[in-house]
Amino acid sequence: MLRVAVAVFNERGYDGTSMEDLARALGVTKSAIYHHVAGKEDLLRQSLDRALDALFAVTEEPGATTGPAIDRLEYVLRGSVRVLADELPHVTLLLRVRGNTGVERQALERRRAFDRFVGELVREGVGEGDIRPDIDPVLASRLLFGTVNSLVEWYRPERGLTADQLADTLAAVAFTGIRTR
Amino acid sequence: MLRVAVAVFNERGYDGTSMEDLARALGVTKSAIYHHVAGKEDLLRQSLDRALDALFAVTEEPGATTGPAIDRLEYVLRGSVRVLADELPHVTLLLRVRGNTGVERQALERRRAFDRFVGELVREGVGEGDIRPDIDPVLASRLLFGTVNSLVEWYRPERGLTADQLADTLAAVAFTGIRTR
DNA sequence: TTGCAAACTGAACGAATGGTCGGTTAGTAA
DNA sequence: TTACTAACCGACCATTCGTTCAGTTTGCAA
Repeated sequence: MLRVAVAVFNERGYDGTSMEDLARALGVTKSAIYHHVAGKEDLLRQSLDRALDALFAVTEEPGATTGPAIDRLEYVLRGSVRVLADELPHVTLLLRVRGNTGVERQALERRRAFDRFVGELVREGVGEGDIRPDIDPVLASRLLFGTVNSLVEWYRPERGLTADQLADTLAAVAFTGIRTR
Repeated sequence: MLRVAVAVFNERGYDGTSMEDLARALGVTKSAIYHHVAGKEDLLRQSLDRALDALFAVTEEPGATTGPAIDRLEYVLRGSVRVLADELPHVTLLLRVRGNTGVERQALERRRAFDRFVGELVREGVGEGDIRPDIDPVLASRLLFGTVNSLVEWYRPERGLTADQLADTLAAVAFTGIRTR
């Protein structure tokens, strides 16, 4: 049910989706939906939490907390690509949230916390001499994760490209660009 | 008027914005808006056309049509960053369109044409030996312009970073990553 | 067969939506 | 002053929105 709902949200946008749209996609009446969830916003919250929980789980794994910053950064980047592939619909929805409701604002705040985590890694990477110092760390991390986040606009796992292959290419391209040489 | 409307669209999302919201932001009544434009969708169309016209203008400039593909690619990349900075609100709106209405679907079709133009440049760049052949051209162009498009999520010209500086950094990072060495 | 809970329906609710319309105001040229 | 027009207002319209609720169906354990 969450699966179908999020698929429709991503197709038409959350605000552009009516409960009638959801009911049609689910093959039931509007009222049936309320037997399972508290309402439209509840579906959104479940989806956003799932995406955010998965992303934060990456930042708590050993690979993200020990070792040189550049390695931790690459670990988080690869982990994010993995999460993005595993939870594609939920991450897609997360990246499109505008902050209209309380649920959305809370999700945006958690997203910002994740961005701060990444920004800190880049900063440390510069300090440890592994990242080009001529590029602003904030800018670098934004470009890096802007690229990652843009994946939701076109990446479809079912087309054959695995998350690992994608992460390899992305890491190769992006890190060659920002690493000191 | 278009300026204010698009600002509100970008803040709350197009579907999440009511005519009442627009009226409040403009300091007039709903009905006054209809004296100037045909309706909500008309405002959207004006904005999307403006962004798309500016992007296609870049592809028709000499820098985008003559010379080695790698140079043309860099020219289009820099031009896109310039357009993005000059027409930030309109480009932002364009990149968030979901295709719910006819206006939106038409805009998406033009966007795809732009993407095909870029994809072709990358393909030629590989053929001319200036772009790493070990990376799929389609993938490379998607990563490249995924990065460019992600700029709308955080770039604000008024914070001091000029479009040229941004384009320099972006070109440096991105092209070091994809260029043959 | 009965009993019961989960799943679901259809009709309706008040609120909000995009849009219309007859009339009023403000500015300006003759 | 008059005449005209662009700009605007307030009330209203039909429709759609998310949600509620009393009642019905379905599936299954006893």
